[in-house]
Amino acid sequence: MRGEATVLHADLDAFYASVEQRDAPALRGRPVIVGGGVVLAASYEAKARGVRTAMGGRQARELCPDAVVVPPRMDAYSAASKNVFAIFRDTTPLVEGISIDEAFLEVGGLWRTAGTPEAIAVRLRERVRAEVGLPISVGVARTKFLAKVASAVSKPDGLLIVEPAGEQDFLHPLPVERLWGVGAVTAEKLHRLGITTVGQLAELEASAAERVLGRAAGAHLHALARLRDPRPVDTTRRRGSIGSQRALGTRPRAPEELDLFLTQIIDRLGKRLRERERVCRTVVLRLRYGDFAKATRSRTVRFPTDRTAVLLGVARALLAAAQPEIEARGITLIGISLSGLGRAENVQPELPIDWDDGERLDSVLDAVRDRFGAAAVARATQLGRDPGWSTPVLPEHE
DNA sequence: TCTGGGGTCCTAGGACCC
DNA sequence: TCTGGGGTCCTAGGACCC
Repeated sequence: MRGEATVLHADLDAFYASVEQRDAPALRGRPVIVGGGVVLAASYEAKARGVRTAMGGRQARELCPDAVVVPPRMDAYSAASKNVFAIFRDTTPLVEGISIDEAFLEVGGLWRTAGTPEAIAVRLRERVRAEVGLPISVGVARTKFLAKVASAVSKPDGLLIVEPAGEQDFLHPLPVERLWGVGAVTAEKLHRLGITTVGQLAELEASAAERVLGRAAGAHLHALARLRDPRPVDTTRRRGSIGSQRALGTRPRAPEELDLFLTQIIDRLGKRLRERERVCRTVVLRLRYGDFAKATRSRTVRFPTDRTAVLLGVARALLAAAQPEIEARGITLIGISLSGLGRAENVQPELPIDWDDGERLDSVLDAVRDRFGAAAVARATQLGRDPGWSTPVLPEHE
């Protein structure tokens, strides 16, 4: 084993529920459930009674009738998250955010100024408790994966350091479900082979793991089981997609009603794109039918955009195409996800063409190019100034 | 288990190009 | 006329995570 344990995985405990208990002293020490129809978060008092995240609200109340159920306050969680991440970044510049409530921190190289990784982790936990009022668990190890497992094992409100010499003794007895990337389906596949612990997976040949689990997942999980995880803490990661969705219940929905939901969702996403100065190329319509089977329908436009009218035009075209299927099967969820995100600075903010539909824009520009050539398209759209975007727009041989 | 909302990554087939 | 391999992009689906 090479290297030292310099990666921290910091993970807030029962995050939403802890914020509620922090803000309402009457909730402290009591079982708290955040969410209504579905459990978004449960305090440790509620978890002790069997309540789990993503559990149906009714079942949760049966398990824990005296729980206090509170609606989510996303703004409060978002503000708390910002405060905690400020402490992360004050600890080290090398922070990789994973979600609203967890991050990796690389603290190698801080020894002279901040002390050992353990000392840094102890201080980090104290600061989050004192300055934000929340419990946080920290795992420290040589790799991101081991640090993540360590923080999970240490919960609640814990600190666990896995020294390089002790990695195998720590990891191999754990159930395969502890591996990051093993869910219900993968666990079942492994169980059928008689594999229940990480150590048993590590004994397998890599090729056998790939046969059973697929090439990428098999190789990845097998490497993790053998203590190999070369991924460095990556501070440059950016969102690849943004989305919004709405559950609809089971009653029938008229097309006009679906169009209204779609418009609201697109409006929200368009604002988020522009706030973050991003543009997108692919619009994905997410559907869940009456039988709860899921489907996606997507369309990629040639020109990155953040215009609500364009996004809505594309989304409406996708929904219209799916309408017969929806009428036949019913619909219980509608959503949109925008992917192929890029920086808005690479695109001129206002296109001098009046358009309300991404498909129409593409066909207009195709017609312009056929008639007047590629240079005219570049002029007409004011695109093409940035080489990154001009490449797909203007084929070289034209 | 009668079911949220926000994401990531991988697979696989077809179109298209060289 | 038939045949080969490799690469990229798009679409759809699926597993998984918090």
